[in-house]
Amino acid sequence: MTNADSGITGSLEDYLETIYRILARNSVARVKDIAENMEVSPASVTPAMKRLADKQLIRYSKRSYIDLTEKGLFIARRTMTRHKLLSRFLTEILGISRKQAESDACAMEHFLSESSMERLAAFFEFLAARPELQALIDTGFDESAPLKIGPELLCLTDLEPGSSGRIAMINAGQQVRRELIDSGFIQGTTVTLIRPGGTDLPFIVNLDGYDQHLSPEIAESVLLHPHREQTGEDDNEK
Amino acid sequence: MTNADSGITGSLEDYLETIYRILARNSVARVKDIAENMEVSPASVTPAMKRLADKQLIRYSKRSYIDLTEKGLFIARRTMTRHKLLSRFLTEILGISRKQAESDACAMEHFLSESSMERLAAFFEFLAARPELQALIDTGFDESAPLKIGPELLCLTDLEPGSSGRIAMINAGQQVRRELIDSGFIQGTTVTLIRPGGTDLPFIVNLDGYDQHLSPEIAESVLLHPHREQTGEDDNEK
DNA sequence: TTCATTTGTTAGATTTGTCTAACAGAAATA
DNA sequence: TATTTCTGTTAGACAAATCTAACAAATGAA
Repeated sequence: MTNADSGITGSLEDYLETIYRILARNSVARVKDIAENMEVSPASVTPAMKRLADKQLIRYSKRSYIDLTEKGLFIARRTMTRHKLLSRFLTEILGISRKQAESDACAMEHFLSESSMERLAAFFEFLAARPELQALIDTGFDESAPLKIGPELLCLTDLEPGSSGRIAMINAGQQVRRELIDSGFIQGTTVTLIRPGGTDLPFIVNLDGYDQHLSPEIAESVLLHPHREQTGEDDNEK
Repeated sequence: MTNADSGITGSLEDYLETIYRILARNSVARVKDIAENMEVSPASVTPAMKRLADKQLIRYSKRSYIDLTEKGLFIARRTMTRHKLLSRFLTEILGISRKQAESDACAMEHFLSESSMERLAAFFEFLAARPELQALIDTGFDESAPLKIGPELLCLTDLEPGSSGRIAMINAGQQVRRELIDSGFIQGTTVTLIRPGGTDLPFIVNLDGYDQHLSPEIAESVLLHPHREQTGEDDNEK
C-alpha cells in the first residue's frame, strides 16, 4: 500500500504535493486551500494533516498554518517531478491530450521508482540532444510508420497453421486498433495461428496461452515481422 | 478510487489478471491458486471473489471453481496488456532492470488510460519500424548524449543573475543526478538564477516558484540549452 | 467408514481515506 | 461589544482491502 520510495501512501503524497504548490505562490497553506485544490472536504484534510505531522513531513498544530519540513519538502518535490516527467512523456512523446495526460500522470506518479524516474529524465535529455529524433517524434509516429516497411511485413492471415510470428503493427482505424490492443495484440508479442479462417469463419490464434477468435477483416490488420530463425529468446513474456 | 476505464479498483483488476494467468495454463482456478499467486491470504480472496461476482466479472459460487465472464476476460486481458506495455517501456526503452520494471508496471498498470495505452503501443510499432532508432536506444542513451552537443551548452553557473534558462541535461554521477532530479531539475524545466554563488557560497535558483540552494559543484553539473528568443511559451508547467 | 489433511469461509479487527452533520474558535462587521 | 460569517475540528458512518483465528466442508487414506 505504500509507494515507490517514500514509504507513504499515494494520498498523502498528493497532500504534500498540493501543499508544495500552494506554498510556491501563496506564502501560507491553510486547510481550506488544500481542500479546494484537491476537491476534497475540509473534514478529510484534518486527519490527513495529522497523519503527515505524525510522520514529521509537515509542521502542524490545531488551527495553525501548515508548513513542510525538510523531509516533506523533499517528497513533495520528488512527487511533483515524477508528475512532470510522466505528463511530459505522455504529451510530448505519445501525443496524448494534456487533460488526459494530467489525469494519467496524477494516478501513476506515486508508483514510478527512483530508478525509472532517473532513466525517464535521461530519456528526455537524450532526445533533446538529438534534434533529428525530436523532429521525427514531433511529426507524429503513426503517419509515416506504415509507409516505411509495410511492404516487407507478413499478414497474420498468411501464417501457416501451427506457426508463429511476432506482431509488427496493427494496420487499422482507431476502434479496431484499440480492440486488438486491449486483447493483447501489441508490437513484439508472439501469436500462433491455431486454425486459419475464411469467409464467415474466424481465425483462431493463441496469444499468451489463450485462444482468441478474430474475424478475417480484423485478422488482416495484424501485421507480423518478416520471419527469422529462432533466437532462443521468446518475447518478454514468461 | 476506481481506475482508468474499467470502473473497478486496482486490487480487483489484479485478481482478474491473476485468474486470467492461471486459466491460461491450469484449466481451473481455485481460491488457493489465486492466494498463492498474489501472495495474499485465502481469507482475503473470498470477499474479493464476491465483489467480482457481484460485478459480473467472474462466475463464482461458494466453494466452486472460478471462471471469467466475457466482461471479466476483457478487463483481465486489457490489464495484462497494460502491464506488458509499461514493463516493456521500462526495460526496453529506459533500460530499467526487469525486476524493478515489473514492480513499477504492477503498480502503474491500473492507471494507464485507454488512449495512453493505444499511443504507447503505437510508439513500439514506430520504433520497430525504424531499426536505426532501435539501435540508438539499444546502445544506451547516456554514454553518447553528452559527447554530441555538450560544447554548445551553457552552464547554470554562467547565467546572469535574474535571467533564466531551460535545462538540457545533468552532467553528474548517479547520486548527484538523482538528487537534482528529485528536486525537479529535469530537461526542459526553466530555472532562474536568483543569486550567483562562489566558493562556499551556494547558488540560489528558482524552479517552479520555489527557491533552492545549490552548492557550486552541483550547480556546475546543470547544463542549459543555448539561449534563444522568448517563444511566448513557457515550458509545460502552469 | 472414520479420521486426518487440505481447502475454503466466516467472524472480527485494523488501516486508510473518504463523507456529512454538528460543533467550536477566530475574524470581521455592525 | 455582540453578532455573523468563515474556517477548522470532531463525531460517526462507510467502503475497500487486508489480516488472524476459528470453523466447516470436501478429499483422501487407513
